[in-house]
Amino acid sequence: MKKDKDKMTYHHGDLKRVLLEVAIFLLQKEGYQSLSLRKIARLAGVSQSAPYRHYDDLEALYADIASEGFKLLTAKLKKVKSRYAKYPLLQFRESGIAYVEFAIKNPDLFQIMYGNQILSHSKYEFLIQSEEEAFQILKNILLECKEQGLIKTNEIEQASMSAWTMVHGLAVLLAGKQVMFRNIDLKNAKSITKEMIQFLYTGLK
Amino acid sequence: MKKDKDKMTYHHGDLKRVLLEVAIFLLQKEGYQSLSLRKIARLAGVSQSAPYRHYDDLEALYADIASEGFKLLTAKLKKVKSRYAKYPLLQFRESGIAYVEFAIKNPDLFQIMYGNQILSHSKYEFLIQSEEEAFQILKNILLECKEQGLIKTNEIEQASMSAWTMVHGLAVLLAGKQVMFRNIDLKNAKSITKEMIQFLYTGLK
DNA sequence: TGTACATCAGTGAACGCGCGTTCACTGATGTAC
DNA sequence: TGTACATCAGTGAACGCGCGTTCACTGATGTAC
Repeated sequence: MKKDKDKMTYHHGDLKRVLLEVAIFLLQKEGYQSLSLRKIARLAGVSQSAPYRHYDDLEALYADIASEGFKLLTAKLKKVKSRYAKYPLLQFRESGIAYVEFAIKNPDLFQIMYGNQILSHSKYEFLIQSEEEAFQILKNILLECKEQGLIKTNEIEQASMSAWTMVHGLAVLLAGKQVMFRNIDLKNAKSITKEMIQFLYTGLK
Repeated sequence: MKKDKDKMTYHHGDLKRVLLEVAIFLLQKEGYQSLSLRKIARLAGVSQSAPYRHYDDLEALYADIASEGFKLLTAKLKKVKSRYAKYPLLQFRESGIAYVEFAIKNPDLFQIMYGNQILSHSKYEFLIQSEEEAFQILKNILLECKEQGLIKTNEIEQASMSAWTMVHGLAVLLAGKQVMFRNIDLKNAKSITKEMIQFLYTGLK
């Protein structure tokens, strides 16, 4: 049973992990437009063909990067949820803010997660799972709100879709730094998010 | 004063116009990822260097494509507005639907309009103007709603931002064909949009 | 414990490709007289 | 109306570049006896 663990410290170590981390670093530093397999390999300190031991092709690497992005997002949302463990309404508002914050801090990773870089999304089961795990947290928050009688909507599924959609729109527009929300800093972004969620909440009540 | 008109039928005719149309066609057909200056020139039937008579570089061409996208969107929104001339609330709902429809029908053009292809957005005054013209229509619709006492929000600016943000989130997610809204056709998209706008409206009232 | 072999992660040269951009040019159109 | 010249849109060869991917290989680690 130690086979897997040994694999981690095989030749290079855990190249797969390193590739992911380097990729995310490069996204921050140079943007998603100029990300390439060769660049990632170079910065990871291996030859350009080394990644092919771990991924069939570029798209498979991208899918893994996207999945990693959703995992990071999920972790962030979970942290918020447990911080306001007894106040689901605060969870609701703060998770929206956290989502927007994530997009602003990682705009290019966000682009990989939601852009059309990965043409055959459905091919990567692990990616879909990471996506759904993030969505599930939102659903749970709304479920708790409902249990405490804070919102009256019966269709939780639809309410959480509305919530995510709105917050996502905000995240995309803010992360894009274009159109409508020019020159808005993180602090401003947070207060706009709060206000918008307030609007939405009034609708759900 | 006919100088400008003559320019239109100079050598090739109106190459600038043709380049734009070919670009939009190629976006539909092959996606934004594989769009290139050479491809556009090829399909337009001119040499690869011809576009440089009209644009400084690739980014300038992209900016023009994006601007054209916003103009098409504006035209669509205007049509909706005048169709429901006396019913601002219907204008509100239907313009949201039109926006989503536009994104679904032109996902890759949408990506050029909102993605980060154009790094220095602010360099292109005409682009910013086209964007604001589209936004202005939404604002006008909400203003009419307010005048007729249909909504009570005092901050029209903020209300229209909320509206656009939500509808934009929906558009992005639907156009992406990924995450949350897999396998949703145009008809479903429309009814989801209606429901969401209903939520929002309740918040504005 | 030691040796022979199998496995497999990583190498580095090579492939063909399409890209953005430049530059000296060509040739059609417009203008002045 | 006709000719000489200027203007300018479009040409096509050339540049250097970085890309994804393949392939025969090397060399370190793991396994069987």
